[in-house]
Amino acid sequence: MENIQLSEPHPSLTIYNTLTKQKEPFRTVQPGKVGVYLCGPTVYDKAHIGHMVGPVIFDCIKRYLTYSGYEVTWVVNITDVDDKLINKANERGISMLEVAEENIADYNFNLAALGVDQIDHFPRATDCMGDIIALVQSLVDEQYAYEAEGDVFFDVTKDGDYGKLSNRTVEGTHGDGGGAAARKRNAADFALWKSAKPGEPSWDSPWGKGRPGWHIECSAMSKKLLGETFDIHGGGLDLVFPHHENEIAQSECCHDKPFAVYWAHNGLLRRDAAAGKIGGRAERDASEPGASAPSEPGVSAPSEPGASAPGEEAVSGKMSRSKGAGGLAELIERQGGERIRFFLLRTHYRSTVLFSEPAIEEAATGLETFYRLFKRYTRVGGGDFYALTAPTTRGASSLTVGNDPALDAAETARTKFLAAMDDDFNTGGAIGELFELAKIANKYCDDHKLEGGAGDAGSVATFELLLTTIKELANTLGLFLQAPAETGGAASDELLAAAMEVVMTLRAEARIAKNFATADAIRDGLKPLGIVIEDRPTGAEWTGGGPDAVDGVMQLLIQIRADARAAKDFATGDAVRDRLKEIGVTLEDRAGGTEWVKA
RNA sequence: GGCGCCGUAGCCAAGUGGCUAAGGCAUCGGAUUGCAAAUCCGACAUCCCCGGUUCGAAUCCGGGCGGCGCCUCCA
Repeated sequence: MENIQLSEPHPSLTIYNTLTKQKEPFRTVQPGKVGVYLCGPTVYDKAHIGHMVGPVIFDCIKRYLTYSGYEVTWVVNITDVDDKLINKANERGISMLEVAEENIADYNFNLAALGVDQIDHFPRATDCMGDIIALVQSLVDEQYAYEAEGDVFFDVTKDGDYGKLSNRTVEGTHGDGGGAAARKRNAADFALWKSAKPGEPSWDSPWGKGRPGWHIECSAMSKKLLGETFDIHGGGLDLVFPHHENEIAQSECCHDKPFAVYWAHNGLLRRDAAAGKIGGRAERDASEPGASAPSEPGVSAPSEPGASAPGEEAVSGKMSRSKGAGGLAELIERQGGERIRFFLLRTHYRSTVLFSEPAIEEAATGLETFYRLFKRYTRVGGGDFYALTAPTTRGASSLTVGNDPALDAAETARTKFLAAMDDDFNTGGAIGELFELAKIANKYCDDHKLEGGAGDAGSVATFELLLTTIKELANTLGLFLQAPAETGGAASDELLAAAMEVVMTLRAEARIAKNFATADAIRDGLKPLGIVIEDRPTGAEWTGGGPDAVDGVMQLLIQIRADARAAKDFATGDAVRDRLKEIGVTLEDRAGGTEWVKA
């Protein structure tokens, strides 16, 4: 096989290569340019969260490489021809294309919500038939593949390197050959082209009507968009064999050149320690009868907290089959994309991640630290964190070392952040440094009493520099690019109702106490928000109020509390705060006023 | 059976030969606050077990135990 001359290594960046099973200095096929190919989804169903791991980490990889001065082209393929798509189309009485379109739309929505916007090309198998057929033909011509009754198979015995990625031998792959076994020369041979059964979608080819095998599309698309040898090929760890092994076999036999230089595989998501990967066999087979009768009501019965509820377990397997495959859009609706992205990036991309919604919420608690700091920045200087201009390329630090201990500390954290990212994109370690920077900024703000307009211009500028550094680094992770979307309409309606209940209770109490000034102030205060109060013999009722009214109601409550506190009526003031807490809203008193936060 | 990965505090998680083992969540002290919230300061780890290599090991090697993946569609 022809040897490829790679560029000089990057001075500090290393990347783990599944092919060599070690971290390697980063070199490129073409100086300054990087071609990245990530195996995307087979769009026969809605995406689940496991489908987002690769896109999120590769989105970071592209951002970080770009930041490091490379020109990156990133391709994610869409498999829109496949048995499962055909089956789904038949079940639902619609075309394969319609199934694909629906799920591609879902996939794109999910990517956008998680901030994955760096993908340059989104090739679909059905748009690349000419390239696929040409590649298969070339393999047949070179005797690496053979035709059998309209099918075309790759002959693994013709590839001396077969198995090098997944570290196996042709003998070691003891598959049964699948349904097409009879036509294969060797059980490990795999289909490049599948003949069409009656009624199936098909394309004309030199071997008759048919469609491509799964693996060949990636070889064809990567060649078309990135060339015969490109830099980084990614995908889930579960794709190493047979998918990526077969891609290598096809492409390297066809071109007599290395296919991809680095193979980067992300770890898989699991529901809990004892479960398989999300969307994995255990979940798919959950409808099998006699699936599981967990835990004998036995002697030792350790009674672990989570180990109980076997009945629920048995049901949840089934649920995940019908609901679990989809549900990502709903999860995003509940949690918000940035929290999910943050959750995924806390762990190194090659690790297994135990996914659960409480785990996302725990991670999100940490995210709030940053959001609060950004609000604090606004209070200090009136600026918007998201509008700050931060460096987009990796250069000398803008932190002027030596002027202030805070800047020195920030410079140290920045250096550690970059070192972590240089070390095989260690986003978890990098995020730790982001927290360090947040602490430095908060402390600086405390020490220099910047809130309440007491800070001198120089201190405010230093504070801003600290925030700019957070933005510079976080943006390479695709975090804090824009303010997180507000909670959805339904959620804000609920919040409005809950807040109004607090208001109405307060007002009723004021009226009982003959404190009509307060009661009337509440009613007058609500009017501009479009909320009308009517006192009836059975009690007061309220109507109106749109999504924008929530903040107004909160402001009113904050005002009521402020008035009560000014009048030393701490009972009322505390009652407001405590009742809001019951509906998940916390009040935060600061130099510049009180703010409300929905948990 | 074959090929791999993993086991760090109550939980999550960096670190993979050498300063006090990052960081987050939770908890407990302190500063601050009318009381809170937020913020800051502080507390909180015999690095799964046993052996070996080494001046020195969470980190390397060997052996256990436990968990997971792939070998069949999969991110």
